[in-house]
Amino acid sequence: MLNSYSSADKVLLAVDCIIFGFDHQGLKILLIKRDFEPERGKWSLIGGFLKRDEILDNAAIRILNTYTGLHDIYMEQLHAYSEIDRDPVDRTISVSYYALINIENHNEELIKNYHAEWFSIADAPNLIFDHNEMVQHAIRRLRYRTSIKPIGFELLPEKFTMRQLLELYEAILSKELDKRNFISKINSLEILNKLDEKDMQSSRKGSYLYTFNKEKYEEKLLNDFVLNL
Amino acid sequence: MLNSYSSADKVLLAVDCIIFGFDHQGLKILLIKRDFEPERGKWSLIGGFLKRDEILDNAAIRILNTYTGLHDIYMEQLHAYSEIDRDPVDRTISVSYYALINIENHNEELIKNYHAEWFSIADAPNLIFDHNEMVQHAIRRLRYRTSIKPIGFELLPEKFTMRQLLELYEAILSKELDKRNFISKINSLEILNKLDEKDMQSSRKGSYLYTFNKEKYEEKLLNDFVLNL
DNA sequence: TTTAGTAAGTGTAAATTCAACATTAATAAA
DNA sequence: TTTATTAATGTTGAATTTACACTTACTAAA
Repeated sequence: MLNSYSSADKVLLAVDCIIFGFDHQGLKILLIKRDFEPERGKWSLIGGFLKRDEILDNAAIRILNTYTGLHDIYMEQLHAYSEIDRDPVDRTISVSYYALINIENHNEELIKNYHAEWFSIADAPNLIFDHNEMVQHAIRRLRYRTSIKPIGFELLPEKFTMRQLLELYEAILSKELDKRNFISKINSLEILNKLDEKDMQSSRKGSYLYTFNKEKYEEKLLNDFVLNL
Repeated sequence: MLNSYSSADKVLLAVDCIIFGFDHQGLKILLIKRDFEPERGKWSLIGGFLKRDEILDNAAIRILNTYTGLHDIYMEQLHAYSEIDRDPVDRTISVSYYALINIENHNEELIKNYHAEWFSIADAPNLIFDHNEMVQHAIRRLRYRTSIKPIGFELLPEKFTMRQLLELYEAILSKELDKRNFISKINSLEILNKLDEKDMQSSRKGSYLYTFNKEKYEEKLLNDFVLNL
């Protein structure tokens, strides 16, 4: 019968998180070296099981917090993966989430305890189960989202330079962008605050620092603007 | 422990399908009046439970087939819904899929047996559980997809007029489109075959019929073209 | 057979957006 | 004070998008 509630078909639900970070070397993801079975010693996404009294979004948040100590992070559900033998131990369906975090903010301590490490997208190791596929999927989605609305600010420190922002977008989209065109597009969105302060690390001249203006951004979002980079 | 496989937290996984169709009256969805508990007598999406030996995509296909008799239909996974009490009988996570079908092709018999009916998007009844939310979500996604690549052909009969195509897009995007601009954009994609045949229903003059050229379309898709309507 | 009516079919010009490109400005270090 | 280094800035041509209205082809009715 199509609509019977049968406990015979109950399954485990896992949540796996693709955690993106960004630094001078480009776009990175956070992976752990598993010190538990199955696949002990291999690399995987961070993940865990959904609890009976928990919704998926919260499970994702809990897992992210467990491994990084972070709160209030932008996460988005991606996809449910359900191949029969994707997990060799028990039938497990996994729902993936991706998160964008400022790589400077995570808790070093926790990362170390869990044998977690940041890897550049380009040279990440092979992952267990279908986690490679999840990562590819997440990268596609991130590119996509980025071309529609400017998420990605989550990946930068609070104050950032135009160059940092440009490099972030170049890393996400994995293509070069014209500096002048990029800056004028970003400026035309009017979602940044230009500070009086300069960052003197990068040059003699120094470059102005900006912050992200969340109110203006939220306002714009309602009108569904498109960022054509 | 974060990573233990505990059967205590196993849950039921449901699949719910948002089935879109299109006719002269606009965009429609297929709903059933439940003759089973819970919520007997109320309207809902068609759905069912994932079986232990089945992947989600196949469950969605199976469910669609059960209610419509159709095969080989474009379906896309949408989202996993996991509110604790979304289903009052047992903890159930539902993964939604949406499908586009040609409203003429479905099996009348089956539809009748299952008390299924087509409803215009605008005046669909209130649905059980979180199904209203699922529908809204699916409409957003459909609009979105449509603006990127021309799905939507699935919703038309094999031979169709430019006017029908235009009206389909207007229904999906729920805005008026300029006839001449629309036609020239569609033509520039070169994915239609213009037939010698005319449809004489709509006017004295008659309007040319077209078919969708699947090969050319697949070819184009590789280049990720954008349809800017 | 002529006429009237209806939707189909078609093109152009203005406005906007996009893409390409190079020079000057500010500063710290030598 | 000179030098070296990166930041900051604007313009022009090309491409795309939008707005817009008349003629054509045909059928049905007179």
